[in-house]
Amino acid sequence: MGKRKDGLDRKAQLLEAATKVFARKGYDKTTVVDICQTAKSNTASVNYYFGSKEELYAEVWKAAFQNAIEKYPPDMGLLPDTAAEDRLKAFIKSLLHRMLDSGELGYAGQILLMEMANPTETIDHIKRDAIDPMRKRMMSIVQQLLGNSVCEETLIFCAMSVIHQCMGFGFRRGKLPPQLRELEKNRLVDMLSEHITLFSLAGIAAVKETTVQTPQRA
Amino acid sequence: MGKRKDGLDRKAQLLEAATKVFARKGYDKTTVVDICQTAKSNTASVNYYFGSKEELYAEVWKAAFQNAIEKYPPDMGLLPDTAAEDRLKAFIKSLLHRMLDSGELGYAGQILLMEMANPTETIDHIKRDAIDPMRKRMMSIVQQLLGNSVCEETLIFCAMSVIHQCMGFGFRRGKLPPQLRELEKNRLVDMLSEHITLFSLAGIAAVKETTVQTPQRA
DNA sequence: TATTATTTTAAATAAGCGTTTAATTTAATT
DNA sequence: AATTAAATTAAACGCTTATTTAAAATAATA
Repeated sequence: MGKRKDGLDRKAQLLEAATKVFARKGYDKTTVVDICQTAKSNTASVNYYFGSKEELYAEVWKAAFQNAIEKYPPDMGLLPDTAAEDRLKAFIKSLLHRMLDSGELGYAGQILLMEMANPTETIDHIKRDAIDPMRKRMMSIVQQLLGNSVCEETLIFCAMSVIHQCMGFGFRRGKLPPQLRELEKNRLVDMLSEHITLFSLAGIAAVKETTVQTPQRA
Repeated sequence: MGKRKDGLDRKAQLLEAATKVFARKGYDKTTVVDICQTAKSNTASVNYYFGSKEELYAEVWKAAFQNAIEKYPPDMGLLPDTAAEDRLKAFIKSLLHRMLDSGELGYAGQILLMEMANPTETIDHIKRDAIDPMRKRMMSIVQQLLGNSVCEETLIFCAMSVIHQCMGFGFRRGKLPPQLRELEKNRLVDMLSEHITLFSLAGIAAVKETTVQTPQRA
């Protein structure tokens, strides 16, 4: 069984290169030649190690997301009995971190955005598995803030208002005005999460006051 | 000079077909074959009438946006001295209309979203011309709500919070839960604009109260 | 060292794409 | 009706892709 003379693992090399390129260009616009050049390997290596461009993409997605969630868990290490307000802030902050992180292993946010923009049907279930828990967590936080006598639609609307604010800044990163674009990432995440949390808590409170209370069963 | 025997204008046919296909698939994924088949014309017709796929796209973009703005003007016919709260609501409602309209001439929203996702550099200035006035309008509304002693970043953050909420629903249209997906479009727009306006006005008010007031010159 | 399994390579393959071409058809003009 | 200009067509071109192939190189095993 032939191993490389240098210590490098070609498969890992390819995965890393592919992550970088997919995050920057999205699935359609990246070519396997591009990936292989970045990985300094032959054009055939993608198919040799991963079977196809598509399967490589699936692995990139899984790995990137696992890394991002490990690095910035949605609860940010908070105890489950923490006040909903704080859990909301932690959720927002971790999502922003994942969105704006473009470091070694932090391409997940950009890949997610690329996926939202150009859905790749093949990894539908993979996406679902990764995103569903997050959506449920968000819903439960909002539920707690709104009280449990509020209708389903209101719940969804508020959850989406929060998430869309975070996602939006992911999309517009790089198109921000200079004074914000040049900020250090952690500083930017702090400012944004402060703003979005403040904005959203007030929004949710207003919705709670205004909504016609449609009691749910049990 | 040969004109068609039937009353149809091939160029208009192509423009319409292209609008439909571009809106559904985005620039990269639509093929000229696809467009020509939809328009029931020959593959060469795109280049004959428009020079290239790219020039056709530019025309599609301009026409779609012009139509959308005419149909749903950002001020919704409001007088300029209307209260900022009402102007905000009108802005939100018109943006949502443009986003969610998928009728004959209402593909602008989808094309805009596709553009945000996969920017086509060639039409950068066209986009700027179409979008800049809207952004300025949004900023001035938020300015009015926050008072003019608030710093630039706060202004931008609030404006983005509003716009991203609207855009988000554009992206997720079709992925909404059944009870919302099946709603008539006007009804959905009404519900969403009610929610986003309520949510955002409260958010902005909270930001206004909290922000350290950084006075601007003059 | 000889053999075997694995990895790497350059080149070929085949399909999809936007665009061009050159011939044909259609309509307007004289 | 004859001539000319415009529109339409089928086919081909040239380029970029992902993938395959088959040979060469490399490492492991006996």
